[in-house]
Amino acid sequence: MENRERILACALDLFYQRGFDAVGTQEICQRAGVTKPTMYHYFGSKYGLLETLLAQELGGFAEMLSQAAHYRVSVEQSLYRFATVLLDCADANYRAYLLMMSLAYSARENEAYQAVRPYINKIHSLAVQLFDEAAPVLGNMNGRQEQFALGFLGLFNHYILFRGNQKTPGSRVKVSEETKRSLIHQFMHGINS
Amino acid sequence: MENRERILACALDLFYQRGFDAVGTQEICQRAGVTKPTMYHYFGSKYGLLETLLAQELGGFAEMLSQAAHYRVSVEQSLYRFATVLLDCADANYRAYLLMMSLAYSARENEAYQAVRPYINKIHSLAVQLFDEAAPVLGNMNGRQEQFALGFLGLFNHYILFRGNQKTPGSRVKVSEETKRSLIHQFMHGINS
DNA sequence: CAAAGGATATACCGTTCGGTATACTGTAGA
DNA sequence: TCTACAGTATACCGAACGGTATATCCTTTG
Repeated sequence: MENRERILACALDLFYQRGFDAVGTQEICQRAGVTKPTMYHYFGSKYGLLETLLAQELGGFAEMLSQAAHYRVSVEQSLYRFATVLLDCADANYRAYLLMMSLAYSARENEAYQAVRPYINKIHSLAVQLFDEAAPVLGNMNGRQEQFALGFLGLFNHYILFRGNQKTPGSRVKVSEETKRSLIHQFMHGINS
Repeated sequence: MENRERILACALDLFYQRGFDAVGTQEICQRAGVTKPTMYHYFGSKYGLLETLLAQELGGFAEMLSQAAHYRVSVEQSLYRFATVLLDCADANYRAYLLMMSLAYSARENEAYQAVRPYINKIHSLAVQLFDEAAPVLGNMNGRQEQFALGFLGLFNHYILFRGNQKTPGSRVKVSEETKRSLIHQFMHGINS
């Protein structure tokens, strides 16, 4: 029960750094200090390795998010709770989250994209659900829930993604409490303060 | 002067569909009806092919965008002009734009990411510049130009990206005039109508 | 016409790809 | 003690990878 975890850890490292297609199984195994049959014993295929990796790193994520995807008290508080879970998870497992995001934005016919699709769809549908529940309060949305969800996730994901790019590789990327509130305020009330 | 263009066209097709790393030079050449030395004669390397492709497809894009990245008349009109160029270019060359976006979101140490980096940085800095120029009108931004630019581009890019995913492969993806105005309104005034 | 040089093909390079047949461990249960 | 099985390694597979040495075409130019 040690090789298995080491393989997963090395795979996450390498996939995050250089991408799924750009990394070979040999390099993963070499860095993990095992041989290829060991990896294939546990995961069956390179794609299976990716699936297991995503399930392990992101499995609890969707669960936590689904609990936060309900309207409660006010729109602002609801969005704040949802965004908090989103950002906390992204912080807690930064590499896995960015791996997911990069795969989500990759070519649709790439097989690696298929692996993250369920997670992306889940997050998206939860965001839509939240706005659905907020519809009675927000007033005539006229089906703009989709657009709101897209905008909301786009704002935060884009922020997480590009903040990461600006930092030096080693530094821990953490979206501050102040930034979080500022982003939510921007989403809710626009840029005219 | 025909093989060269056909190679570029096939490369765009395949990179868009399956990603840079997942596509081999042999497949590109085969589909273009040429042999590998021909491709290497024109582009020198697989990476050189990508660079040439991006330069051809996105070269004029940054130029057009830079002309629109100035404050004029009002914030709303300025953002509208900027967004119009952004969306028109994304529409006019949908595959190239999504290729750029997917590479932009890919792993930072992937060599393909290096190829799109200048374009991404350019677009981002132009958006920041626009908000910089609007600072006197928008009031105390306190360095929030960065955040606004991120939010603006995040909203639109996310929208372009995920709209594309929902459509059937063949259908032309076009962000309508109405949607464009709605998105800008959302960005400027938030979700409280 | 001759020379030059861009464009293209044949055939091939060494390397790495994802994946596996086989056999050997070490340990747990009968 | 024998059996069974998960785990692991050696050695290997055919295919595809990115890239190239060499030679021939074809057009342009002197």
